Amino acid sequence: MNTQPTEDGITTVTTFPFTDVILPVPIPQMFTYAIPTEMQGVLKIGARVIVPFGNKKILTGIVAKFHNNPPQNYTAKYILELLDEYPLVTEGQIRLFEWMASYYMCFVGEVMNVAIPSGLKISSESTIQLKPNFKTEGKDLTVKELRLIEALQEAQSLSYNEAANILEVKNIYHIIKSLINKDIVLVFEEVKERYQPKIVKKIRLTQNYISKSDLEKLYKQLEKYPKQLDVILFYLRHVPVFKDWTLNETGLEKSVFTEDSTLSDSALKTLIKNGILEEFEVAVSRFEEFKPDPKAKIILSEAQKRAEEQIMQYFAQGQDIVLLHGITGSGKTEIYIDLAKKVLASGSQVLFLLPEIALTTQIVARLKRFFGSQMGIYHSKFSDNERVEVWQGVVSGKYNMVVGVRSAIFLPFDNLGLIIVDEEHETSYKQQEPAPRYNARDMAMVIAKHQQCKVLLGSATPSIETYYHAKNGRYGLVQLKERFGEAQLPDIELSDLTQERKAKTMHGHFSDKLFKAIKEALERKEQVILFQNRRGYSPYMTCRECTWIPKCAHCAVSLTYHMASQELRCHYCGYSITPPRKCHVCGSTRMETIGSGTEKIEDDLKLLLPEANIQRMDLDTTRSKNAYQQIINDFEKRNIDVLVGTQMLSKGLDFDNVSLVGIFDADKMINFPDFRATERAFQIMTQVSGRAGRKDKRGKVIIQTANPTQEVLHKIIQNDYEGLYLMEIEERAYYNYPPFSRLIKLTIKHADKRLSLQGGKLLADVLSEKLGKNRVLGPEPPLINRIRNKYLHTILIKLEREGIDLKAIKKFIEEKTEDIITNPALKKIQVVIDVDPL
DNA sequence: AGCACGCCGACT
DNA sequence: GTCGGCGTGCTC
Repeated sequence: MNTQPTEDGITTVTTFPFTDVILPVPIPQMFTYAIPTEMQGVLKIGARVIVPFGNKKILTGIVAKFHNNPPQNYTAKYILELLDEYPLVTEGQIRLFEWMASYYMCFVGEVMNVAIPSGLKISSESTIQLKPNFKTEGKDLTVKELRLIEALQEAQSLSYNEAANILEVKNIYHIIKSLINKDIVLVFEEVKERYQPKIVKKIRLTQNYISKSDLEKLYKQLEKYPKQLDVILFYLRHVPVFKDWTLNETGLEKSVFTEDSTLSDSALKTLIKNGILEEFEVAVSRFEEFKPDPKAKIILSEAQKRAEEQIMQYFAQGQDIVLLHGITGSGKTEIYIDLAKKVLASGSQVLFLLPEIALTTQIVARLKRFFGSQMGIYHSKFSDNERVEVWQGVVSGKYNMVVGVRSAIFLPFDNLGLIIVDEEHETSYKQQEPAPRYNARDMAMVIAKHQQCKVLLGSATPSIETYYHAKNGRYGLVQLKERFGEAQLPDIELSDLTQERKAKTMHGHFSDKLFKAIKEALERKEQVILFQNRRGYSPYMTCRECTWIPKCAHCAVSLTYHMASQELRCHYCGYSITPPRKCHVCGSTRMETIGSGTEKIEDDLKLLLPEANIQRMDLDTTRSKNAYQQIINDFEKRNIDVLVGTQMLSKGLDFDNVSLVGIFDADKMINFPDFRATERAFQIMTQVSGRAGRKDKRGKVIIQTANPTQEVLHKIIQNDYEGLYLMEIEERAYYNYPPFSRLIKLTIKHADKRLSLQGGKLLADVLSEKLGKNRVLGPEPPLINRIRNKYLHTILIKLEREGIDLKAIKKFIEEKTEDIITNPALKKIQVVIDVDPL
């Protein structure tokens, strides 16, 4: 036997007859397959395999376990195909998948589904096609059947879903079945395309023309054909074959020829036809090769050096997690880069996590200068092919370092030395939909434990939980309290809206104080950022006569008015209507918009300052691929005077000419009904304020508020994170919120409001029976109690951090949830489980 | 999640 | 009658 048990007893190479495979389906168990003899000893844990599933489907699975136990109630099917001789998933990752499934209360298949780029998952889909030489004569065909035949004649083949969409029916099976019986269509399994390498067409000289004498002969030969000679000379200029004939091997990209308009395409074609040049194809990386810039140097300030030394000291002492609390502009990134370099030099891998909005070209370009193309980039805007290449690059060792968003934690590292989690407090590290609802920051720490690597959490405004753990010694704590260089913290002032409204000095949504400051900044040729954390023109429309408000047809929210697109749109489900001219209740035409979003701020300011160049940056203006970068470029080039935006502009951006930041609607953020609202308000306002003033100029921030006495505002002004923390932690302790407890949120969804409540009550009852009433809160309708036509109720489970069997409790919750879901009286009720909700 | 099957009301 | 909606069960 050639089995090789590893230290934990799991066997990597085997002659076992059975294997348990993870499949990307939402079903609790793994699936047992029989291993065909030719795969014995070859199949490894973590390898992808193709297996039959269900009636005729095929799916990609991952080999998770080997064993000797023949299934009791069924005969195992055989694995169809082995995709990887060398596993694309590490054994450690499989354990991680299982850990995640259990911790976040979901199925391993769901973890696999989000972890693996879909380019690495092959699956089949039932597809229908017309039978060759099918006959319709003498057959009774329904209208729908005829329509489907017509559609098939046009499209060749259709998936069940496509067919159902075309016919506008929910149930396509009857129709298909009937057509099969009538001998008109056939069903086959179409395997969905997998990863396609990028192919580049290249040109080179054929074997006959690479020696010097051959070339001279060629010149002569082409004397009469100047166009062809041009092409050859062009090639030789780029590829000096006469100096080194081996250069010919790699040739020159065909596009280089075709893009040069002085060259004749037909001459190139003739040369190929005559066997002088040849065309060939190579698979290339989708990522440009990038050499580190030798001039890129990190010069740390004294404060930064001290911070880095402290971090390394913690690590050396066995403290594996350190929080770097550095105020905005203190130069945390330099410390990250320096540490990453050290870790890479020691031969280990580095993972650098950033929230989505911070992973901008600004920071990527900067990192590239230091790390070149040994650094991979993993971003949600990347195509699936690109993701596959990063994945493969990590397996092959091409990438020792990856900068990426949340999902980069799934990359198959096997030798991580350091994980950096920048902007540790960011909520975008938490996945909301679909399951697993994991937090990448927390997962980083779990991965680190598995791989004995270090974690550096960084933030100017750490989450209360993280700071608590750092203060209590669970994590190391390093403070960086001065700004880098001569830069000063901005001067933050409040502008009292109540007072200005009374004095009637407001200019629409702009206080006189803010308006004057904007004008002055523009006169000094400085730039301004205005922050309004709400997109659209105004959050709702209303009738002045009867106060009717247009609401979403599917959700319990008012519709947001978007002026540019002239529609009222739901920000939860996307439903939209054209703004009504008349009130639907009283018929009055006095419809008006209330409140302001980015669009209105932009619009109002354009009226107030017609000569200023104002641009907006939010989800609506950055939807297209390059729009975001375009706006940033324009702003950097100072083609834009005022940038109005949502939190999108609060992170990862450095501008050196912004002297003023204005913040709207601070009160909305502070008073949002959530126990983390104060923390969030502090974080976001501090982050946005950090955009003001760089280098020698001290920036100014003006926060508009109707209530300037609110304590959190003064913490922001004084940049007093510690004060905020003390304020918040006391409240958390009093109400037993995290970090003093663990939360699990259950959301019950049902189209029937009564059943939603009933299911919630039932579930809360059985849960509190065992867990106790003080641990189970709800069910309660959330702030927005209907989304996409489903009524929601939430149950919040509060568990203490110590002295409980968390696993057993989760299992109990899972069981009871399952009971509710399968309860026939509750008719397909849904329950979403969110562990550590944000 | 798909996919298949089978039951049942409401239409030509 | 049978078309199409809907509920239910299974996947190694």
